Amino acid sequence: MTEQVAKTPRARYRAQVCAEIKQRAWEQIATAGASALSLNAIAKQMGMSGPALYRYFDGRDELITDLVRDAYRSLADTFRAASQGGADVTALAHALRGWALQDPQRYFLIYGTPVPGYRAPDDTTAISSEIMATLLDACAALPLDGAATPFDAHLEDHRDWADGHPAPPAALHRALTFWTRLHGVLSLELAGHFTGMGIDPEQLFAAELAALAGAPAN
Amino acid sequence: MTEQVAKTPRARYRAQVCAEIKQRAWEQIATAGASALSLNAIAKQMGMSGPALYRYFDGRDELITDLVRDAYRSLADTFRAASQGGADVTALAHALRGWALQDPQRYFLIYGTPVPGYRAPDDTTAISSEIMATLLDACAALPLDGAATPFDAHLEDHRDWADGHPAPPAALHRALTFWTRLHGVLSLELAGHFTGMGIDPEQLFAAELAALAGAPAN
DNA sequence: AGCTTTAGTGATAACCTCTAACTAGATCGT
DNA sequence: ACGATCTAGTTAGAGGTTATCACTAAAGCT
Repeated sequence: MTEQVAKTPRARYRAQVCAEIKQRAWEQIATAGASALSLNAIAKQMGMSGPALYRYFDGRDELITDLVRDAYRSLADTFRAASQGGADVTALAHALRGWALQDPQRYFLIYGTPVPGYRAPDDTTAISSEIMATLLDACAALPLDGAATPFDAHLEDHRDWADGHPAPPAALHRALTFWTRLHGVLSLELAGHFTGMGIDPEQLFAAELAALAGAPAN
Repeated sequence: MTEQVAKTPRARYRAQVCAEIKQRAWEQIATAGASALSLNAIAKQMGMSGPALYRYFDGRDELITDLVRDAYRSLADTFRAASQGGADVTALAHALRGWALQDPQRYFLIYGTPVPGYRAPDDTTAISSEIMATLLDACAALPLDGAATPFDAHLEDHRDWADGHPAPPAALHRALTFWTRLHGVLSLELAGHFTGMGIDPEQLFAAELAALAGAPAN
């Protein structure tokens, strides 16, 4: 017999409706941003009226939280797929950029402007450290021969976030700069801050990546 | 006689009310984010009811646009002040970080998640290029002796955004990486992505700044 | 003094989130 | 198979928002 993904037909129906709600939410977010997400509009699109959605999500915040979780999951899966066949820093970088360009608002849902009161659910930090782990693997595989910086010394004492990964401090440093530098270029590109400047964001991204994967003394 | 900042008493009153609206808006943004800005709440706080604010701003978007403009202006002034007495890249960096930490939501108003439909007013690009000009001055003062990268070659052909600044391509490159790298660290710090990791964002910022101001081959 | 301009009002429409009470139908236990 | 239960969906409504309209009252100008 086939593996039952959802035991009862009711649960099956429920899961399907849940998925359709999320799909419409993603479409709405992609075109108008997360702040314009409207439960009412989603319900109307699905042919049911208003408060019916509260059977599936406890409210707008709950739905967005779920989307944030899915976004983290999607990024983690993309990273995992990109690191198949050898953890390579440039493969991860291109996977990251492709994933971000595929749906900019999804990227901003994770790395964009935080709403002051909001706190991400705890399980996202677990996924986030999964992402960091594959990044650390790739950075540990790089040749690291530069002189230790003061920040490397700081990392020696504060490596709890690496979650037991045996990479040397220089690799931790490299992972952090990988994250911050590529995010720097990507977020400005996605926000449109390079449009009208005439430069090609992809080449700037490539230049930063080359600096990251190349000479260690940066 | 003193220079009349506002000719008629009516204009004077209007300017004052306008300023108070903006001030309340900033308070509201600082505590709850720009998406939670409520014209109604501002009006209630000021003792007048609802639609009165439409005498001063054409609507919510118009008000936010004005705040964005003020934010750009404030950053440009901060940069200008920091570059008094010699254009120094580290002085600019510290000025930037101080300005960002002073009001994170103001930073995000400029560099945060963009709302898909919105286009910044044209005069902000003028202020933005003023900011870029002081940054270019500081970067041109750095010793630049690294080998030309492919991206430097690209910049040779796409230097219109430098607005006639005579800096060599390597300096343009440095200015761009100054912008993207520090924004990368800063935005992640302000968004709280380092909290719980145990590392000190200031030291990471300092490390990136050292790389920027130091060895050119990064 | 009288006319014009302007600040602020209340009413209203059209949205939004979210709660409460209720109905109709599917599922489950016996 | 039938009755109890559980659930998806409904309408009604409270309270919030942006924004427009028509109106009043006061200030300024000639």
